[in-house]
Amino acid sequence: MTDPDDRVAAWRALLLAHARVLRAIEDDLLRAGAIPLTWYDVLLELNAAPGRRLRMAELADTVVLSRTRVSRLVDELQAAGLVQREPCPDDRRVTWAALTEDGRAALRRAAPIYLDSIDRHFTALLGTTERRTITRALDRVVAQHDRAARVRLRR
Amino acid sequence: MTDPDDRVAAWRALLLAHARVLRAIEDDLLRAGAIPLTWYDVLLELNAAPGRRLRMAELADTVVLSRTRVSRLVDELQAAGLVQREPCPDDRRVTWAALTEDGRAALRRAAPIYLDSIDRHFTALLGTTERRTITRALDRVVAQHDRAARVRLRR
DNA sequence: CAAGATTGAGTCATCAATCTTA
DNA sequence: TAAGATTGATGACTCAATCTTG
Repeated sequence: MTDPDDRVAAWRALLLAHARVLRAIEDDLLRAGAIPLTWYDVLLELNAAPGRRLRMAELADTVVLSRTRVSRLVDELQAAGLVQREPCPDDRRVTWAALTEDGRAALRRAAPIYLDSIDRHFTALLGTTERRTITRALDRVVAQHDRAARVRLRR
Repeated sequence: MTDPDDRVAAWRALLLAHARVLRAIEDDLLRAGAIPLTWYDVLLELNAAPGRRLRMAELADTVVLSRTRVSRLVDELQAAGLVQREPCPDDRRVTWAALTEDGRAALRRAAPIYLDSIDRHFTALLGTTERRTITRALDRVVAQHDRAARVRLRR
């Protein structure tokens, strides 16, 4: 509909692709009876972190959610026994969100479903070069935004 | 953090870029006192449509929102005088959402702000080749999903 | 007073049920 | 009976205010 060379085409494509793929993945997870995507993302980030734990604020930054939302999400995950809150001895203002053994197990169970879904609904639809270009370019976009946000804070 | 060649890197990058850029654009629009992004998207699609009007269901499909949400959005836009509901003579089940003159004016006012914001927060951060690759690849992803959805309906 | 985290209140968005017409 | 659209109930998410510690 729009001129493929115009200034918003790439952004529009990203917006639509995001909506379609996300919807497809969430439907998959629901059908498979797996944990919701937000839970998975939190567990994944915690698992990748040193000591398998992260401050609440750090967690909120890596995941695409507000700190408020992460606070509530960790409430749920803790109630489900997948995450534990732990006090930080160095600075008693911060609380760690730490992955439990049950949390690791839940992550291991969900991972194949999740990876397969991403593969089928997104990665498999891209060529190798396209995939690399997209990863590199969008990672750079994210980095620029994060850098800009840090500068904005400093003032 | 993750291996740049792994299967989820591209999807993860898209997810993060989407969140960062969308946030930045919405902040811009708010600061500029412009209409919200969802309003803009609706007006834009209506403006591009033949006769500057679309069925509610068609509108929901081009925009990344549910039919329910579009129904409520058109309520607001109609109250603001930017869109009008019109009955369809051929099929009295459908209602058209039609752009008003005020709606066109609002769109013309918002467009430069919106375009500039997309440019600064997204397009300008991409190389020409990257931009073309992303547009082409993601458009194809969207097309595949839409095709799959159509096939799913047919059964 | 600033930073980290949580809570209260309100908005955004969707699902299921409903109404109307084909 | 199904398709198009809207409404009611509910969940997802965020902003502003609050609490606690540095």
